[in-house]
Amino acid sequence: MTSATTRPHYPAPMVQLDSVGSLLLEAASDLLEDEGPGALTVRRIANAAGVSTMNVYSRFGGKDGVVEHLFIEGFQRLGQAMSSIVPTDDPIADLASCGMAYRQFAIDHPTLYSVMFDRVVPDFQPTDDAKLIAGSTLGLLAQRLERAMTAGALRPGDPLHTAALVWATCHGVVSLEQKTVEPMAIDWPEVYQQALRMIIAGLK
Amino acid sequence: MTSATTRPHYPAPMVQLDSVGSLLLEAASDLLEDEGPGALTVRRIANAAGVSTMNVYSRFGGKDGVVEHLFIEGFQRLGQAMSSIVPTDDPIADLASCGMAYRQFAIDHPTLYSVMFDRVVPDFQPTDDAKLIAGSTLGLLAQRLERAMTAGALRPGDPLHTAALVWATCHGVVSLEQKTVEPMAIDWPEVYQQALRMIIAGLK
DNA sequence: AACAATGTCATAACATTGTTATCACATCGT
DNA sequence: ACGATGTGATAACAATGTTATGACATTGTT
Repeated sequence: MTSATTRPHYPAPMVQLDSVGSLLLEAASDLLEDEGPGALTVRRIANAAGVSTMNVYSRFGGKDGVVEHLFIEGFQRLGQAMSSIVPTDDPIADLASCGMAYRQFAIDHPTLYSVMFDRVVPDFQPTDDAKLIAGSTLGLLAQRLERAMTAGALRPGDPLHTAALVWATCHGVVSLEQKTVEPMAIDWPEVYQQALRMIIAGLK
Repeated sequence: MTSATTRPHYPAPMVQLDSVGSLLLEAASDLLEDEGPGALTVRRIANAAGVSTMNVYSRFGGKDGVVEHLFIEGFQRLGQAMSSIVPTDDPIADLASCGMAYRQFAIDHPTLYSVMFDRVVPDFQPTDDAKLIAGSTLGLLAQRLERAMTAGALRPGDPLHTAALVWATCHGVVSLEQKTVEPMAIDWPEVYQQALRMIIAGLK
């Protein structure tokens, strides 16, 4: 019909975001942060954004589409947090700084972290695209490790494999810390630093 | 008909389990294992057990009560799996065996593991009692570490703190492995063994 | 310029969830 | 033997994700 003479009418499936889409995402992000994953309902998201529920479906294909955007946004922000550690002449110290930034991200955004790493939204499974973005964040860490290896600060090895090892260690402590309750008198910051130290020492 | 002249009417609030309670738990466990957490609905659990939905509320106080029982059962089974590693004269090897048993448990019961460590059921929060049981499982690991310390195989230190460190390491790798997708070509068994080795080496 | 066609969105309907209320009926105490 | 108690199956209720409906604006044609 040779339409699209003036406005595209949001033909983008869900990749490009218009203002309503941004509003919805922002509302969802606020709800998630303020009240937890249980508050992430289609109606509440739409109400908070001041639009009708249909917009969630026309723009994101449903609730899972919104969650996937939050999922991706989380990994992008995590990647930014790690990229903000500017390399110094001490790759080992840089690695430790990265580790601390990782934990700080989890502490600052616990509900977002749970969307990224726990299965906190029923039946939500990130698409392959989203997983690729998550994987690219792992790649950032791998690059940093590779630099440390070539600089001689770390024993040579497969960077991706090593990155998975470091990531898993950080994630394990953070994850348990977020789920553990009060009666457990465990100094999690100390556990985290110790874990980080041991893994890095083991890679030297 | 004067049916059910023999049945005892299940007056137990929710601590002691009668046959209907066990049926419900078994049905819930099967549903969880076969179809994942999304299949854990009150109606499906009751139908699978062949009783009405009200039994879930009279015996467990609601869906969360059933989930809590699964949560506790999971930690008890995990504790049994670790206790089944009989100590030898090599505490380090015993620790490694415990670590392998941990991963095997997570692989054999992935959905149960996600109930224990992911927030996979919306709004479910384990009670303090349940958290104590989970903590006692951590205590089992701490005891083993303490023995290794007194035997001189590990450097002395706070056993609970060290147990948290080891647990977090194992959990981190297992957790990431369960969530990562195919395109990521990572040899998780190898990552797991390496993480285990490094942590134990760091504790010597 | 007027009118049909298309597409977008707000409203409402639908199926399913957890939970609570209703009510028949079996069991127990007197 | 008979009322009181309490248990449990059925049905009702609020809230969820999703889909259908219908009004309305925009567009393309005559």
